Amino acid sequence: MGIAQWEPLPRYRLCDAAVDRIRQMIDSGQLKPGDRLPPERDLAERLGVARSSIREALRILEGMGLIEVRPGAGIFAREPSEQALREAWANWLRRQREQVMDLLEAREALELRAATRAAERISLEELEQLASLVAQMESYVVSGDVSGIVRCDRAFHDTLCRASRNQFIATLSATLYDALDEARTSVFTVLPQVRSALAEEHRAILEALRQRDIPALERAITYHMESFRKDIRKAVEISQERGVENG
Amino acid sequence: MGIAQWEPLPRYRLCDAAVDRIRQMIDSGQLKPGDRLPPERDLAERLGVARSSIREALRILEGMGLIEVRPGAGIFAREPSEQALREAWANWLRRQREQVMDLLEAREALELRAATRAAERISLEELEQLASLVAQMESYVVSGDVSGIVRCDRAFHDTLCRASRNQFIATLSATLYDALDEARTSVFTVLPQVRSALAEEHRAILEALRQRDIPALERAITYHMESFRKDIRKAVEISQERGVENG
DNA sequence: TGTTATAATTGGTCATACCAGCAGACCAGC
DNA sequence: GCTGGTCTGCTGGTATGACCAATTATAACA
Repeated sequence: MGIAQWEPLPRYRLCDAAVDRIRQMIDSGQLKPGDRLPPERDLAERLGVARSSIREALRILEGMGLIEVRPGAGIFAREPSEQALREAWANWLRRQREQVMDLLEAREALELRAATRAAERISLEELEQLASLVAQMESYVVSGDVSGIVRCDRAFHDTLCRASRNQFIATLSATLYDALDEARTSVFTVLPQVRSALAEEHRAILEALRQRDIPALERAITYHMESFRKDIRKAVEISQERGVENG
Repeated sequence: MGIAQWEPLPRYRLCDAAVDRIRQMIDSGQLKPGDRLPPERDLAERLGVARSSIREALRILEGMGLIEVRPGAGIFAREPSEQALREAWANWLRRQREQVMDLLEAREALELRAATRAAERISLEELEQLASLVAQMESYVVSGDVSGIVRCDRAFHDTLCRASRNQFIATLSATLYDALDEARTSVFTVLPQVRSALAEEHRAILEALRQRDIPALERAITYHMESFRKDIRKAVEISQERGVENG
């Protein structure tokens, strides 16, 4: 019987209680995605609290991604989405910037797995989609449209991960992709020559997927990630040199 | 130029603006963990908004795990923690229970990577620690202390992931481990015979780590995860049968 | 010096009021 | 028949001021 018994008593705020109640209704299926909740004033009256408490509860639920508030229209239960998850990750990563390499390693592990799964399960439509994304990226490389290249890159990885039919890995990978945004932008800006290499690497991944050649696929993904790693290091060096020159 | 231009215009609320401002102060280091923020009334006056708006902002920041509110004492910037991250995962998982297998696959990919990295970098102390955890688990298996087994299991995986020297993978794995808590409990409860198997699998992983034998390590981890998968399926079947009997 | 009573501070809650934007109904004009 | 304008009630967003309860700081006391 120990220590934990003397922790401070839980101090419920009304808004937390309201959060619990509403969350419970969502969990139990009484409120399905898209359903409209009663107006704030009604909620306040029904739960017997002031409107301000309800509003604070709504902010919390909003942060959890459980509801969507549309001014003038009402409050709606939300389609389960990865939004909140990504935000939480982004918050966590915000303070771990120096660990880009660690992050990349995690992403490599996940994407490797996603790719091998995708090789077993990918549909012809998805293969075509990937092919068109590669072609599109190649044209962007020619025209020098960086933002287009980035869009294609992201779409390629998204499609690939979704093809794994593992939504967790897809969500997680997408989150990590977001987290690497800054590094990616820096690489593309500082090292223009990587753009064409990127397209080639995507094409290699695509070909391996087409052949269902898993060893080749693993090589292609590993190479892709490794070259990104190298590029990041290079980009960091270069911007440091420039920093020295300018400072 | 396209489509994205016609998304709905952003609609700022004052509380969101306040969140941004305060978050910015935390990000930039002006507010360090443990620092006390001005009282709500001061914040309201300084930012030129009503106290109610500030309070809504505080609920959001609280949900993000960036601050801690102590009634009567004040508002404090919080030590960065994975708390919010885990909550976000828990929320996400709440509606995706059927995807336990997907989750397990993601964890397998990560832990595989963590283990191979750990094989290169693990210290003797950590190896000893793992050994003692395995021994401890074996004794718990004998005495039938389920909660002890679970503790050892968790500590084993934690130590292993930390030994990878990739904090990111370690955090991620720990989060996924938490997410599988329910399934794990169910397995241990419904299938008591898996307990000794678990200890053996851990010992196999430990031995492979000791020998720095990466192929054997990969086999051991894969086997460990695979047997957990099977056990979950079995546990689900059994509890469904019981459900049929009782219903 | 150490303890206790008291005051000030601070978050939690409530009530009320007003504004701005949405939704739907209704109507005129092409 | 469709478009666009207008009106109206509802809904969320914001502000204000008040009070409570718990914490903290302060002063008074033994």
